[in-house]
Amino acid sequence: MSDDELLTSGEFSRRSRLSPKALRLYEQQGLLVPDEVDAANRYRRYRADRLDDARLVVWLRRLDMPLAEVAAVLAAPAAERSEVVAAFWAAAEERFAERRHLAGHVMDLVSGHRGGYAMSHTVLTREVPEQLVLTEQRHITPEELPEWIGAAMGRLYEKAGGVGGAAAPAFVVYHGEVNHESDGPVEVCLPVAGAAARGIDAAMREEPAHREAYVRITKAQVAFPQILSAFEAVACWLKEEGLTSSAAPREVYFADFMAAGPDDEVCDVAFPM
Amino acid sequence: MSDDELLTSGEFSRRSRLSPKALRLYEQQGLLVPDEVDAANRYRRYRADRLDDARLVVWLRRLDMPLAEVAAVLAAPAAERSEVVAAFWAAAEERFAERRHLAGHVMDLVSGHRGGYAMSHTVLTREVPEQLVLTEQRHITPEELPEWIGAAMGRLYEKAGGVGGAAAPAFVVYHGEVNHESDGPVEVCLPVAGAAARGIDAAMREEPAHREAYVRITKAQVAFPQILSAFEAVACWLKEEGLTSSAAPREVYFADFMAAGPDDEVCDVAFPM
DNA sequence: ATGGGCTTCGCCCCAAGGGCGAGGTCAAGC
DNA sequence: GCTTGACCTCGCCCTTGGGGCGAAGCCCAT
Repeated sequence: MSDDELLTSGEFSRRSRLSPKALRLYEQQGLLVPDEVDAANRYRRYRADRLDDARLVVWLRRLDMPLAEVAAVLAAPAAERSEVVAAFWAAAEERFAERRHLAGHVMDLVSGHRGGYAMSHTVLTREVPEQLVLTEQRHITPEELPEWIGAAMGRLYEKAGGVGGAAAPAFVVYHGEVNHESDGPVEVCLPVAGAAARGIDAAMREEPAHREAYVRITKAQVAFPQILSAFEAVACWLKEEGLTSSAAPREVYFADFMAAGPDDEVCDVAFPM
Repeated sequence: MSDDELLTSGEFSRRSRLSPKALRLYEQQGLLVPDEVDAANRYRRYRADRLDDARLVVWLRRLDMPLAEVAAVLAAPAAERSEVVAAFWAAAEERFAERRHLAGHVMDLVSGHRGGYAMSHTVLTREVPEQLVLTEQRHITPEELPEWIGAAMGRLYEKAGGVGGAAAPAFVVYHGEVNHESDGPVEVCLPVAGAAARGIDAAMREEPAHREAYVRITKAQVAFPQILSAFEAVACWLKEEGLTSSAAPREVYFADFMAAGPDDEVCDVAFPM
């Protein structure tokens, strides 16, 4: 049990169940540094009491912890190690929960083969009157988009509560290219009754009256990138009719998005013309 | 909306949100093959109705589905796609559950810093009488080991039920090197009362009486590779005492492993001497 | 001194692309 | 007709965490 007994790399490898190759890698990464390296030979030797660390590495790698984080665990004092591991695992759980969410979505998608390009979107048109809208605008990446829209709508509805509530469904205007990297500015708008709203402390603008072409889609079809096919359907229809878009395309959310099921219609994808 | 409209690779890339690099890779892998390749140019063109497939690939890759499996999904008729995806996701859930199990284990390990090399195992000795044992033996890899031991013990306990039940705790003998790749034969033994057992249809042998040195470990310490430190402790003790092992080392399971908590003592690691 | 086993190093490989640079191409403006 | 900018392809090297193979060098026992 003498701790200062030096093991050859092979012995250490067998007893830790780490491959010699892995041990060499870990030395390179500063993770498990041998306690002695023969200057002539480059033969490495490890003290037997490093076996504990080595075996911990085996466990952590089985959890797919990156080597850099494993190194951090080994470097931490024993008392803090469990916190580091717990934090890593909590993050892993979170990532997996997100993936699970996605998976449900994908299974919906493929099982119903809804929302595809081949799907026949029915394009309708309607008149939209002039509206006074509370507004919030941002440059944003596609990943953050859904969350931000939800949050921004929450804020606008709250402000609207003080002036008589929403006068019409909220909508999201894509000033940047939708097909493109989508970091072009995105604007969330909530129509309010004009009379009460004057003088409230909130960004506000007039949305001009217009005619718009739109398709109605379900909650399942709202997600990226499937929603692009709805935009395409309307854009195609405009082209076939020889019409042009007069303003940025938008999504009109006329139903309670949170409460809707995947097959409930929640949104119109609309192009002013 | 004409399906035969050919898009340039860049257009297809933007509208599917797949990078040009990814599209080239997918062509190479036979996953998304362009509908036309200019022989002189090598310029690729895709039909617009392949956008659906491309967008599905985006989703599946977000789930970390390997490209080969993505290809299988695309190749499957639409009706079977959801089954393939569901099967993939079920497998992913299973893998994660296993990882979660491991994680709990590791957190136990680091928080209590139990089971390490530095831990003071108390080595004791005892006399073991001659025993008649039901036995089952196999070559096996470390990964399959725990499961197989559980299953083999179940079978032996069932057989023992017919001849008066177990006469002593079951044990597992490692005829191969424990440190080594552990595919050396492993034997599960269950002692039974001699009188009733003659003539039963089961592999059986006499385990000779011996004296053995052992350390007692908890359920948490049973797992690989921590358990190796228990083996080492006993081997070290034998060496220090100037004794030698007379037979293969073993684990004696004297408690209900399934019902035990991580800190309950369940097992003796023993070396006959 | 010689064989067998142990170690080291170096190179190539995996997935699934990202990044960069060189060079060929296309369409539009002049 | 020419140039310019945008677009496209290809090729090389990079990532993570090693596995596999082969050439050398090294250690120990006979």
